[in-house]
Amino acid sequence: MTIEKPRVRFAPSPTGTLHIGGAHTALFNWLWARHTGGTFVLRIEDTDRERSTKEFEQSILDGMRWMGLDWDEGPDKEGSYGPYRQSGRMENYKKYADQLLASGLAYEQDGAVFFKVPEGKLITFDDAVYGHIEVMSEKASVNQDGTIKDIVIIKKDGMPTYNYAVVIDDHTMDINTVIRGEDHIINTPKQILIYQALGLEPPTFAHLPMILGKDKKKLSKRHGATSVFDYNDMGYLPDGVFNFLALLGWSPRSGQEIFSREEAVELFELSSVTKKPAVLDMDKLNFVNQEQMKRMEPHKLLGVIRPFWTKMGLKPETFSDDYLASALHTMGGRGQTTIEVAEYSDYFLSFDVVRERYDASEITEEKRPLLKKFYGELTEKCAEWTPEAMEIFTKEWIAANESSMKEVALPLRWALTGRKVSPGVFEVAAQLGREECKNRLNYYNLLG
RNA sequence: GGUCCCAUCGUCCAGAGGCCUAGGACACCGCCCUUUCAAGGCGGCGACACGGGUUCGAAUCCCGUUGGGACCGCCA
Repeated sequence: MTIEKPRVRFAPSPTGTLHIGGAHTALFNWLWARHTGGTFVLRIEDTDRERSTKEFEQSILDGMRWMGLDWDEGPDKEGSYGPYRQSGRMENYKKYADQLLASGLAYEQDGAVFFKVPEGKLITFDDAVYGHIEVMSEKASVNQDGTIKDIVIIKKDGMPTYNYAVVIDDHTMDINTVIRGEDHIINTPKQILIYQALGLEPPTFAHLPMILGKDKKKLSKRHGATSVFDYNDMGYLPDGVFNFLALLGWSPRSGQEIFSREEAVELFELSSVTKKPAVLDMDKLNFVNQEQMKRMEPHKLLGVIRPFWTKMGLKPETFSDDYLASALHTMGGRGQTTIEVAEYSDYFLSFDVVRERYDASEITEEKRPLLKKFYGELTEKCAEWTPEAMEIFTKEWIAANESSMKEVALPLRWALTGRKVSPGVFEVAAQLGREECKNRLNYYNLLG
């Protein structure tokens, strides 16, 4: 038996945007294709004429690109198995339906074509994740009252149904590995019945555990974000979402939890996917997202933070990229989302935001003379405007003037940033530059 | 109701009969560093759902119970 390279597919229906569950499925398909050197096919399942729209299709494609999931064949990238939209593959559905009709395994009724579900056949398959599964054919498709329900394969409007179209498409597109959500495990026997009726070999199935909300129910709009773009707006990086999603239902043998796309591709194994449904934990997403930002080169991070600064009303375009990247570097990993990073670093781009926060009562009048003296000397006499030099200068000064680091550094942070929390105050001062520091201190009458 | 699936800390994962007095991560709590923490370091809390087997030995295998999930559309 020859081992053929996997041809996998992600087959969304354009009746909504790419949500987290879909992104998870797409991600695992992509990971497996890239890990094995196989092919990743994107197929649009637009047989629902009522609800499918071009806009949704576009947003799904955009969502996948945002996640960094590229496909080898798809609606916008024709390969030798096209078309890549089901609406363009009607002859296939007709051809195989005719074959079923001719062999008496299907029949027409009320303008639709039904596949006759046989009785007494044991349907089995070996799921790459869930293992051996078997169901009796008469249980594969039933009515609410438990009686056998023949499967509609061609709807009255002439369009194929899901369970039928997948079979025909997966077969005609040479898909040999079907990776999809666990909610489809129950559909698999029906599909296998159709494969068998047509005398076709079913592909390997690999079902992925569901992603549940905090309430342990299947993810839905109730759980907040739907589209992956909502995650972007909430401050999450593609790398963060990618990394986080990869950890739902899978983990590398090494136990490594923070990894790049390349590392994930290298480490991924379908055989180590878990079966238990996973609850989506935003705390963990926050953590992973933060770790991914920490690993980003500052100029690259700048690219994702910039729009958030702009959205806050700041004007990053008035600063050089080097200054801004350096400011982000100074932040030292503070902030879990791009929104937080943008907010926590606002004082590097504007003194106005500092003035809005500044509360004069924080600096008592008795302390003012001492502070004025110190800040005046620091800004004039500290030879080099670097964190190291400032720290040495300050330590010597407080020793000579019987003051303390706390006494002088806290008000300095307050005047410079309008915040009680920030990176090391001398690093902030160095980043702001000597002149800007003098301006801010002078504004508050803190320069002697 | 029926069918299918699942079952280790609150959450995500390790664990494929002895290495487990069950390991890591997030969260939480505490301590330390320090000019502050939203950064960094250290530590703590915390789970094999239950009951039967099998075995010298079970978190790991089998059965049952319970719990949870998914699906039962001419939606996908």
